[in-house]
Amino acid sequence: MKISAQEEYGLRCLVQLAALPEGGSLTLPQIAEREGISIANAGKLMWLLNKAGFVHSTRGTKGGYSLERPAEDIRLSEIIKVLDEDVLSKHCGSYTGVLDSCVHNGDCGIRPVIIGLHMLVENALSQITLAQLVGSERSVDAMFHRVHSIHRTVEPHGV
Amino acid sequence: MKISAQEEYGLRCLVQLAALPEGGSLTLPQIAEREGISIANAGKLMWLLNKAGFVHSTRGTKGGYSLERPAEDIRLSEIIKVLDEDVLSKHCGSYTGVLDSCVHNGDCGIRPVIIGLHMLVENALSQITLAQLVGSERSVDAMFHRVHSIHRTVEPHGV
DNA sequence: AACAATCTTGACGAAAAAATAATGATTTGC
DNA sequence: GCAAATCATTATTTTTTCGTCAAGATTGTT
Ligand code: FES
Ligand code: FES
Repeated sequence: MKISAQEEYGLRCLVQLAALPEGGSLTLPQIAEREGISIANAGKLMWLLNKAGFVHSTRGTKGGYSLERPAEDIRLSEIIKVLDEDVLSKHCGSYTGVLDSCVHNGDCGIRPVIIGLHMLVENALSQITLAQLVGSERSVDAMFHRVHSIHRTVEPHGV
Repeated sequence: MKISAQEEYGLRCLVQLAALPEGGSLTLPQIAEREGISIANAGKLMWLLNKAGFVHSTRGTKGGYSLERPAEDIRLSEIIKVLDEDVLSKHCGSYTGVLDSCVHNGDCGIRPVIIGLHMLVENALSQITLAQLVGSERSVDAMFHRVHSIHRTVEPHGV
């Protein structure tokens, strides 16, 4: 289970914008430099994020990208959903082996686990806003542990 | 965030073995047919699972694969860890853009989120055994919801 | 109007992942 | 001992994902 390059870099670009003072903006070359990626790559990522409505772009001299909404209002779950291209609903169609469709269609024990995991992850991410990622690693870590503690509350008996 | 083909098919092959009557075994062609994948592919997956100690293989006529340990003792977290090839520890080395290492080394707000998500997922998967995946979709779904309920118990205030 | 800075967008090439193929090794049954 | 059945291992090909390029469109400046 891993995060894709699009998710990772897209999220990072948004964090750069969120770290700016109120109303600030960055051009593609600036974003690319700050994230250590190519300008072309940053361009594609920002194009996606623009289409999805997270950022606002201005062309021409003095142009650039800025957040469309306050960073405090943007939840990570929304961002990942966009950068992830609906991987969940395509799950059964992706792993069909040499056949045309999942051999387990109709009665599959794995599907509920996949769906459950996605809900779990989405729920955790929905509790974190873009603004919260701007701080230093230490503070983000402490913040996540508050979310993380939710799984300590489960009774230890096997399910 | 998605599951890889290796994780998906590897897990499915193990479920097939777990569904067998006590002590039963399956040959590669049988596994391949039941999962709708090629024999070559099944062979590679079972080789991995054998190296990791989940299954026991017997060569020659009347050979095949069987579970090395009871399905009730094998937790999904163990399986995924093997099929996932330690994606977590390689995270920072994977997304380096055009540079040699993560631009955020030393103070990164995303890393704790990635690590936290992994812990969350691993914790959920550690509460599910292979044996529990054998039943019908409905029963597995109900079972997962008992695990899943852990995230409903979190206080809804923002973190 | 001409020019420079900037974003837009589809096509293309490179890299990584997945699947397949090929060859070898072990066991069983005769 | 030999042949058939089976797993083991590495190499090759195919597919998918990722990154780059190039031509275009828009805006601001002089
Ligand atoms: S994951 Fe699609 S039917 Fe099992
Ligand atoms: S993910 Fe590696 S430093 Fe941020």
